[in-house]
This record gives sequence, structure tokens and C-alpha cells, in this order.
Amino acid sequence: MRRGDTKQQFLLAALKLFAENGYDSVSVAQIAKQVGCSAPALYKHYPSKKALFDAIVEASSNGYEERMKRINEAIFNSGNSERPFTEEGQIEIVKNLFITTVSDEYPKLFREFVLSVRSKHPELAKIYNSRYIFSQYELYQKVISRLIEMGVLVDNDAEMMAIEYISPVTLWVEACSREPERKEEFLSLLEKHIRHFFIVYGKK
Amino acid sequence: MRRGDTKQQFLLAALKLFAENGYDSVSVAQIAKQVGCSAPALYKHYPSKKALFDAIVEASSNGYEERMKRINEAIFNSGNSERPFTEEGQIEIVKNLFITTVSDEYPKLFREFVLSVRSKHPELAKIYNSRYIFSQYELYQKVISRLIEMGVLVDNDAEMMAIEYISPVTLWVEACSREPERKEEFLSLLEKHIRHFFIVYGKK
DNA sequence: GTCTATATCCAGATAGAC
DNA sequence: GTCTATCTGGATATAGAC
Repeated sequence: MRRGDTKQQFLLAALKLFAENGYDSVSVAQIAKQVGCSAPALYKHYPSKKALFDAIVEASSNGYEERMKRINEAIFNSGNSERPFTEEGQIEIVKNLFITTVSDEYPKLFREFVLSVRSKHPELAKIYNSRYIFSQYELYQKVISRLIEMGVLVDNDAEMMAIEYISPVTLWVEACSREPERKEEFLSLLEKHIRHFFIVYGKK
Repeated sequence: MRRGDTKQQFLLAALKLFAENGYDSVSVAQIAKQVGCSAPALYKHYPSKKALFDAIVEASSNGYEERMKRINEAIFNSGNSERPFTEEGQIEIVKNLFITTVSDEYPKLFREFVLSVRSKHPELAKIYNSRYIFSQYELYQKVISRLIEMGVLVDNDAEMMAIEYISPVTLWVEACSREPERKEEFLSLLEKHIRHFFIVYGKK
């Protein structure tokens, strides 16, 4: 690990611990131990435990913006601009969304952090709904509108279709954070769901 | 408040506080203050903070069983046995499910308790998935199978239909715990969703 | 920038009077 | 069964040497 990264290491260690245990349950000493330092070292980088917390909130926001930009581009500006708007393309994209969201990386940790510490920062509750529920609806309403325009799906209420399409996936992401060992089960349910959706709404 | 209820009052106060703030963030003194006692009084009823926690877990389990029994009976053994299997009956039942689950009573508190303190009791994570996601799927798969048998809905994959039917509702219950002020918005979305579902799957 | 030692505070839990 | 007073441990945060 490079020198000068210590500040970032503290942030990552705290993110992990807060995400798993909440804010009050985690001591500064625990965070420092993860990094291989003693507690007072942390105070050279952050003036208080709360300041470290706030730094994570900010980082989570940046991480989210970037991630959404990448997802949007992957769907709407990909090299192969047809692929995302086929049944197989959608299965690939949504499975991918699921996997990166639940895998042991920043998106997962940020998501669980927001959930675990929301009582320490009331605004986080709204952030969770907005990011992980309603933004998804908006994104997939655009996807489904496009699928309707292209004649892949029948013309129907795109908002309601998006809700039925992506709500189960969002719910399985949450379920999978709680029971990661069931990941494969959720993935196969997810594929079954999308195929069913395309049968119901697909144009013959 | 009747004498002899003190033990129950401690449990209710702790349930509320743990549900909102998690386990470590709540002190025994806070719980006692809610009841109008000092902290040591609690130790006459529960040997430790952890024992109080365990008592809540147990009570939540009992509460859940009873609630599910009532919901099942309301659907399958109601006086008017046709009503639950019509579009209007379903709107009524699901709205009711939503309202009681998010309103300020035991079901709400138990649900939020399980979510907030799950890091203190790993089994609770599985309990949440089972109670609030997969049991719902099972229940509504039975409802939809019946609706298909009765010729109200077209014959299709009842499992996938149940998932599309109830997942958005479950998600809005969670969203509504975080933003209760949006309850009416979620309720009208819920009605729109059910009407859409009956349009898509309803027999002409 | 990191350590050891320490100040300060507050938590869970107990003792003993009433 | 409830109180006040208290014990004990562990938390955040600081002081000062290196």
C-alpha cells in the first residue's frame, strides 16, 4: 500500500465497519486496528469520528454519481446500440447491475452504509429511496419506453411496466445483502422474471 | 397504565428505541426514562440489556405468527368469500396490508426492529427475508392461483405473477418507513399498480 | 505521523436504603 | 420495586515523546 493513502485507508475501513455494524457500535480503535495503526493516528487525518463519518457520506455521493453515469452510458451509448434493447441484452445488463450492486466493492458498501447509519443522519433515508428505488424506476422507464418505440414490447403504461420490471430486482438486491449465500438462487429467479416479463409484454 | 405492566412497558419502550436507533445507540437509562423510571428499575425485570433484547426478538416472533394467521383468514376464510378475489377486493386488501405494516403499531415496530438491529443477531437477517419477502410471495402465489382458477386472471406462471404483483408493495413499505410523509403518494401508486396488473392479466 | 500514556466521560450493572 | 450512590470498563479525544 502506497504512503499517503492512510487517510483513504481509514475511510475504507470505517465504511466497511459502519456498513456492517452501524455507527455507535464501531469504535475508533477498531477502525484504526483494521488499518494497522493505533487510534490516535486517526485524529491526524480526521478531527473526530463524526468528521470521518461525514467524509464517507460525501464519498458515497460521488461514487453514486459516477456509477449512474457509467450505467446510463452502458445502456444508451454503448458501441453496440441495439444489444441493450433485446431480451438477452436486458438479462445481461440487469444481472450485471445485480452482481456489482451486491458484490464486495464500493457500491455494495455505500449502499449498506446508507442503510445502517441512517438514524445518525436523517437525510440518508431519503437518499436511499431516491438512489436505490426511484432513480431505478426513472432509468427503466426510459429503457422500456425505448423498447416500446422499437417495437420489441407492446405499447402500454411504461411507468407501471418499469415498476413491475425492476422492483423485484431491487428487493432481491436487499435480500442478497442479508443472505449473500443465496446469490445464485436470486440470479436465476431474476432471469426467470425477465423472461416472463418479455413473454407477457413482448410483441409476437 | 395498570400496575404489573411495567415489564411490558420496558419492552415496548425498548422496541421503539431499538427500532429507530439500533441497539448500541440506545442506553438503558433512555429506555427507563421513557417509562418514567430510573435505570436500575429495569434490572428488576430483565437481568441485562441483552435479555431485554432477546425478549423483544421472541415477542416479535409471536406477533408475526398471529398477524399472518389473521391475514390468511381474512383472505381465505372471510364471511364474503368472493370479495377478496375481485379487483376491488384486492385493492382493499393490499392497501390494508400496506397501511397496517407502516402505521405506528407493533407490526411496524417489529419490522423496523428486525432491520435496525440485525447486526446484533445474525439470524434476524434471514428472518427478515423470510417474513417480509418470501412469505409474501407464497401467500400471493396462492391468491393468484385462486384468481386463475376462478377465471378472473389468465392462466400464466403464478409464481412470477406473484413476484411482479407484490414486490413493488414490499418495496414501498420499506420506502414508507424511511419517508412516512409520502404515504399517500405510495398508496395511490399502489392502486395504480394493481389496476394495471388486472388490466394486463385480467380475462376480458 | 505514529506511538504510549492519560484525561474525561458515559455506559452497563450492582449495593443497599426505603 | 424503585430510588440514590457507586463500581468498573471502554469509549472519544488529547498530550507529548520520537
